[in-house]
Amino acid sequence: MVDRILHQISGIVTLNDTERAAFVAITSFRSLRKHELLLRAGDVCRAITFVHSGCLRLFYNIDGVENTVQFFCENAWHTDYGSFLTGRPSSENTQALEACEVVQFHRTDLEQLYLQHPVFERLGRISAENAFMSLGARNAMLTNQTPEERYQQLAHDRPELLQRVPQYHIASFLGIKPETLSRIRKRMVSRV
Amino acid sequence: MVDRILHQISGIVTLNDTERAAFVAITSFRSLRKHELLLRAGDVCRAITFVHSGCLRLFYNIDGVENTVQFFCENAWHTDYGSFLTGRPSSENTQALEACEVVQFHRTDLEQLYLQHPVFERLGRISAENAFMSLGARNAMLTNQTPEERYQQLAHDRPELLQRVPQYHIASFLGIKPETLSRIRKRMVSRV
DNA sequence: CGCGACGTTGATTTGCCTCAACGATTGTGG
DNA sequence: CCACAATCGTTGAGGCAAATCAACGTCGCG
Repeated sequence: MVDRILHQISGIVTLNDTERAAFVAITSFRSLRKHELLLRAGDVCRAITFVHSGCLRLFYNIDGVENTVQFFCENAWHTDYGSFLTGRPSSENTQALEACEVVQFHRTDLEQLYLQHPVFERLGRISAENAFMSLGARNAMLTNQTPEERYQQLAHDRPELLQRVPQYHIASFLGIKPETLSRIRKRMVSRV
Repeated sequence: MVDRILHQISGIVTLNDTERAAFVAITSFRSLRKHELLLRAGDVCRAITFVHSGCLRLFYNIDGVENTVQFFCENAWHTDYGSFLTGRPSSENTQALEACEVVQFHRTDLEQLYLQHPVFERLGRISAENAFMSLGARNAMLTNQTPEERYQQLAHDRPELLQRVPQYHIASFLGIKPETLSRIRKRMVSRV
């Protein structure tokens, strides 16, 4: 189960046997039932999570309204940096949309790893840089594109998401209401 | 001039004399006139920039419309990670809103630094993590708050910005039109 | 079967944008 | 030093896209 992670990492940094062993030693596994919360607003996020199977949804709860910000499917990494790094309570929620198998890395273990093997500092740097870039891409999408353009881009970039995630979560992710997404889809088919 | 940078860094990592010397050795200085572009869309971003004095504005140009995304004032760090890391042309513009003094670190030099002194990997990791967090904060602001709430939060978080930056850039940063910001401000004073 | 969750559709409202005009201020050239 | 233009913020009128409110059909499931 760790093999997929190691394989993914091998595209970023090269680990020797000692480093690989130290890395594997701090993994911990967890299963999530459908709808179960991996992280609840108010709790402190103490781990970085690798999604082995299933799909997670990250959202804010604002006065009872859920604003979905991101989906994490197979091979994606999740954490709330803001809480993870500062130790402050998270304002985000993360929920399993399906039954999930995840691998977790706890903060205290990771800090040891950083100190003992600088190669993980490099991995952490590049990972954070990549996370920053994808967040920037989402930002650009939200500020520069119309709802319809956003939907089309999502359909192009992650078509499988539209199959496995309820439409009202997609709408929230796109920053619109379910009714509006329904109308956008209707407009699009009638225009083919 | 490098002292301010070293001081800021000292809050993140501790450098020994060798490391400090290596760091200082790769700095380069640059002055920007008001309205001058530090980075132009289409160019490759080859450096990380520290703002010693003045103020920069980061924006997208979409069909002639400028969408302002961020302001960088004294002691702030700027780069386009997307371009800097991949070597691809940037889609962002960065403009000096005032006469600026900046310190730059070029990619090739930084890569050497990373290889020679692991402490800079750590610095890079933490910097990227911080950048991610502030971008996440902006994201949350845009998705969870109304225009008026966004303006109030900005006025609370960075009041000096409202003094030194034209209002139409503030409006763009908040994701609204100048006329709308003007009306929001009017509503707010009449409600005191 | 009956209930709840989900997507769709219609009617209406609303908040922001667009377009336009107008002062105030700043800067510039004669 | 003043006339003039350009820039910027404000205000008003009107339009429009998405939100809101409401109702309904379908599907899956206890």
